[in-house]
Amino acid sequence: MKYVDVLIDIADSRADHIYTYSVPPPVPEKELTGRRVLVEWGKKKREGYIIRERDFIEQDITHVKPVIKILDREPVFDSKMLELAAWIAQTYLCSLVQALRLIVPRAITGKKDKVVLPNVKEEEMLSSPASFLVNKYLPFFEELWQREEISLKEARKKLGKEVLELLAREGLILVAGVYAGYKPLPGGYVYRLAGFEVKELSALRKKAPRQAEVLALLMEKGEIAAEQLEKTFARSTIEALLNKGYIKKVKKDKKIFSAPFVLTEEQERAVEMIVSRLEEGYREFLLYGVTGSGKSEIYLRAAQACIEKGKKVMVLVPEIALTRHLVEMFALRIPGIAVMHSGMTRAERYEEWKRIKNGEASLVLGTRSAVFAPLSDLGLIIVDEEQETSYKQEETPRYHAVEVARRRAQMEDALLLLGSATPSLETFHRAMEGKSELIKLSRRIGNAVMPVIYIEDMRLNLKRGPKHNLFLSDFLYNKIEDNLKRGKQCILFLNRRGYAWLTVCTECGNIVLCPHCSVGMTYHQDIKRNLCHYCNFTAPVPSLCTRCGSRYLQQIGFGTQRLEEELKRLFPGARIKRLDIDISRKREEPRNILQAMQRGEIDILIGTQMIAKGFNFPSVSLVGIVDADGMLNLPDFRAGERAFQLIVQAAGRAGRGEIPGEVVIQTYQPDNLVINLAAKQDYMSFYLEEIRLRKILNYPPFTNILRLVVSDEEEKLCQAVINELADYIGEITDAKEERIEILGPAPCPIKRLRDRFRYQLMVKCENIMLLRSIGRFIIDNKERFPSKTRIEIDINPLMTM
DNA sequence: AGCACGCCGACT
DNA sequence: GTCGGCGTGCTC
Ligand SMILES: [Zn+2]
Ligand SMILES: [Zn+2]
Repeated sequence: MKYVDVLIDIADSRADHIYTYSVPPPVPEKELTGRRVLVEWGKKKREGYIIRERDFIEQDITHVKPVIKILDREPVFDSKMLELAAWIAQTYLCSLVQALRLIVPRAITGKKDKVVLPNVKEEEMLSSPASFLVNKYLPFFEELWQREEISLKEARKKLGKEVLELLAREGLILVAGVYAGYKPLPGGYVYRLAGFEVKELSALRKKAPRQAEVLALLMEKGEIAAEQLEKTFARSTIEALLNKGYIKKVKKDKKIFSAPFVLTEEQERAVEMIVSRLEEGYREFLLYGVTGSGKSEIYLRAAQACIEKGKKVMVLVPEIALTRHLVEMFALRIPGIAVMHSGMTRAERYEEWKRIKNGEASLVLGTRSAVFAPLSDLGLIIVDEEQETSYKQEETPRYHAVEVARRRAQMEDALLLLGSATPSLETFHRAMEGKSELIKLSRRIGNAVMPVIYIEDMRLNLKRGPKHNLFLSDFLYNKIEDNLKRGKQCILFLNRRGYAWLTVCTECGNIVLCPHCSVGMTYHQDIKRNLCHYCNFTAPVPSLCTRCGSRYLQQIGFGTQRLEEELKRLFPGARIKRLDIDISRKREEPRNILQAMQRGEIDILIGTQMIAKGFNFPSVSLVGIVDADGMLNLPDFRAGERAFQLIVQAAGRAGRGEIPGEVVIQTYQPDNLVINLAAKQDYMSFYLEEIRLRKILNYPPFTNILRLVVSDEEEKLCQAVINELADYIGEITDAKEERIEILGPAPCPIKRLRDRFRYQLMVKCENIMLLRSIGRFIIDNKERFPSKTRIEIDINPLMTM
């Protein structure tokens, strides 16, 4: 008898459930491990993952149930990916199921050969809460119990779609099917354009529209798999084109188009350093290069070299908006790239996943979750803008894609290439310690030169009495005016969306708060309402103060909307546009704005940090950072690092083309070290200063942090639970020799969020294993606390609001 | 995570 | 004497 260990697919954060089932004959010949199955678990039928095959069962097992149905024709994960899942579960304190769900796409659709199974036993039908339904359709159920399964088609004929859906919803029946597989394209032949002139196309459109269609398609895609083309077009159409010599059928070759760009000496050296280490086992590189130094071209060359050696490449980017730029660049020179990001529909992701699994993609490009792409034979993993916080998932499993990428590279003997203009302290520290090789690009490519950067003391602006308004210094005003006169473009950054900052009563100082969160509400001009930036609750601006009844409420501070309004008043002739999250929610608008910007149809672009990243506007010659202080005053030990990165990134938007750039940083603390180092673009000094502080204050990378957040609608309950957790951890601290530091318990910086109070506890300890075991213990003992009280556990958190 | 079993209070 | 609260233990 054949047996399998099945991991039951239920989201139990406390523990995994693995049980042995028998595989009734006929046992499939191919591998079972990694396939999904349907099993009866307890009273219910559930899906599970086969994680082991065996020919015997442990002696203490009395009953073994059979596998009801094997749901996959081939495995959806291999032993390496299972190992990776186990590592995720252990490292980030989640269950194996939660980790596997990252790796195996949830394909609700795409099941074939669907059948209906009974999900209630005959002898139990009377005790079922919906037994009247069983009685109502008794003949159907009797047949179902007897035959065990009925094809969905037949069942639909008997009862109709609606009734079946009802029965399924009530848990009386189960619709199961085999996950649709993916047909590989055999032979590996493709069609390409041959001797064909574009000008012939219009003539052909009239005479032979189908042929023209094929040609247009080939012009767009470059090449099309033979199977696919032959399936969609008639044989005669294709043959006619072949006979005319317009197209050719060729074996899909691995030849890479030669790169048209000439590398600088620095780039050449960087590429050589990486490429020479391909196939030499795991190794990590940090490509540290200023904005505009041509990192993307190095990624591309390294990727090409890797693919030439027959290995696959993974490229991670921080956000969807940045995928487009790299996709365009890579797709031009590397055939068969796959794209995966969270903006795609589930079906699109699944299709792409199957292509990758099938070995049809030589390069996968995507955001955070693409780190789990089912690539085998990985030779190189590239992480662009490695310092970006979006690589960390802010819900369980709270993994960090850079760490996962490192782990995969180690498992696959591949190279890890991290790129950044402002590396995270952790990453740069690794390079300083010799854990990775530092590759430095210090010059911008082409004729672009580093911008000139000015720090403007806003205290003077305040003292003099602002000529224009509070948030625009004379200096920046004049620079903008000059810039407009010269017909150049300008970008203004303000990292605060909305119109103002807060609504305040001028008589008693009361601030209008969100009724669901402990944060002030922000007025938004477009909707003419106050908005909570944390829970998106909106409310009309109150006409009277809720505390003292005063009519004098004021909108204080300024956001991008107010900045836009004021600039339009100050520079009435200028073409001014704004781009922030609120704008980007409108469908076409962001793209239109970016394109208009590229074409020089916008004079002043106002935006939040989203325009600081990635976009390359060659004719921007002035960048204004309106409020550099706003970024510095966050309650997080990484605030300085974030501010430095953001200022440098923003400054990097200036002077990317031929035009030399200027940057104006407005601040009330012109002597602040972070601002001054950012102004000098002096990463090295910033690093040395910041790492010194981290060492003194005992923060990462010199220690690890376990963060516990307890949340509940009742504050008392929160406090009780967090105190109990603190007591428990205190006991461990006393018992251990190691240096363990406990910060808190204390309310989170945002004390209430979506009607839940939040309290946190930070445990600092160099020994990460100890932190994990503390976290694991808390998970194992969760039932000791009220179940409605949420306990979240994060190892090395990035956000601590 | 579900679900059944089982032991105590309140209510027909 | 019965209905129902949720603590405890089990799921191959
Ligand atoms: Zn008031
Ligand atoms: Zn809110």
